[in-house]
Amino acid sequence: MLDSKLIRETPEVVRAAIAKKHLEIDLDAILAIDASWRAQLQEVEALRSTQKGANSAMAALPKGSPEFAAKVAEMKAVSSQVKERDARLKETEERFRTAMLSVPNLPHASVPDGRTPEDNVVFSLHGAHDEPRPHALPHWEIPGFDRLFDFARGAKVTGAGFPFLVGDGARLARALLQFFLEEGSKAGYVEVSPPIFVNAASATATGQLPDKEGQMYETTPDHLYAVPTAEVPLTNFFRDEILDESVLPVYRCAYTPCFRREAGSYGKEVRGLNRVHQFDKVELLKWVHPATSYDELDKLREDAERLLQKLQLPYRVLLMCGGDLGFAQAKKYDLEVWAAGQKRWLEVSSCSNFEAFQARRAQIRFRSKESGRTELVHTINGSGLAVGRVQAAILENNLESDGRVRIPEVLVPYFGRAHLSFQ
RNA sequence: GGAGAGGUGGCUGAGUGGUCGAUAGCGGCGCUUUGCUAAAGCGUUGUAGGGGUUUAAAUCCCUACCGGGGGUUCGAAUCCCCCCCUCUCCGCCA
Repeated sequence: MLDSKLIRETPEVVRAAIAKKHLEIDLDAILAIDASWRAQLQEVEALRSTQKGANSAMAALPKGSPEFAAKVAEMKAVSSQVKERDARLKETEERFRTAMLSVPNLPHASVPDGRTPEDNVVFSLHGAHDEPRPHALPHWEIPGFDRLFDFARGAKVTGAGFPFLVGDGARLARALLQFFLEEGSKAGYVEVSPPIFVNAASATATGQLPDKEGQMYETTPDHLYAVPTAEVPLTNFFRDEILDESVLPVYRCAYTPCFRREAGSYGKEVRGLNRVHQFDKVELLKWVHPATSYDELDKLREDAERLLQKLQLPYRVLLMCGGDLGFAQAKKYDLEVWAAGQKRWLEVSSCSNFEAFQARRAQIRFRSKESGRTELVHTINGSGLAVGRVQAAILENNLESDGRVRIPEVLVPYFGRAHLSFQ
């Protein structure tokens, strides 16, 4: 959510920023609702003030007196007016809130112009992704893959896109998680194990609701949502709190399984581990002082990149253009790992600065030492990393002539062996 | 799941229909006293929205907020209803 003052006072700035995201928002309609809200608010507040004044006067009067009775009669009219206008005011307020929730975050000045994924800028390129790998296969075609990643039985037990990980498949996932969390701790992120169901208020604060409702699994009868990413419970940790400035920046990391309905996905995009309904991920998250948020975003991106470097996987960093930025992001980098068998890039991390967009919805503030006032923090997050697709990349890039997969050196202590076997 | 007790400001804790945004204590901040520390005394102390003034801020005015939502009433922290959460006992259980 944006600051309503920003829209009120500099609508042209907001208009230009929204255009950069290639979205259509009727700002004039929002401004009109805002104007009528303020007019209604002043009316109601004036009536309330009258009520309060009368109340003080009545407190001093004897209860049975004619003056008292007269006041009661007089105030009855005011009371019914307040009720009626307050109801209208609340209605307007709700309309305004709904309209404001439809306004996207503004892209940062450093975000490149562009409309589609093709317009994203390749920010950096690492490793030799174009080096020939004669044994490479799409991971789902590797002999024995189905034994370690059992999609058929997962489909029987739950549904499509819920694979069982068996034997070395499960072992590789666990090794990666352990590695990611250890590296996160070393980089200063305090490990958190959050709830994996959240309520509607939390999902709204991080922006999943209302616009991405169909992407989450919802439970009955309690109406809790299975988290699509640890970002949701983690960001909400400090919801409705005022932090001491001295605790900033706060670094946290968390592993959770992530649940995504992925309605509408199809084809090659979703083969094998490319896109599943449940996958493991470690999320990195920061709450920072607004003045430092872009430096902190770069540092977080580097923390995520380091994981791919240590795993010795070829990858690239994309700087997302305005049109491919998410609704809530002010700036976003995607980390994409090279999958040598499929000969394509797979997104394994998305590192974003939300500025105050999430913090305003979630009311996460700090008390500024300088001004003594409360200010919204900036939130930054990114995967560090998504396990399923990193697994896919390891299987495809490290497949050897004997049909085994070489485990990256840094992972050997966690995995326990130097090779993964499909037997 | 059953029964009971609760939820008030940063914390503890008063307040059962009317000048209550709310007694008091602690903590925080400021000042005074003091060689320093400690202690004492005095003062101060939340959040949000709107308006006015201003280059802006501060100040000023108004309104809301006593877990959340609704109701009763001229008037609700206080009475009624629903929901959430915490604690105690019982039941169940990894």
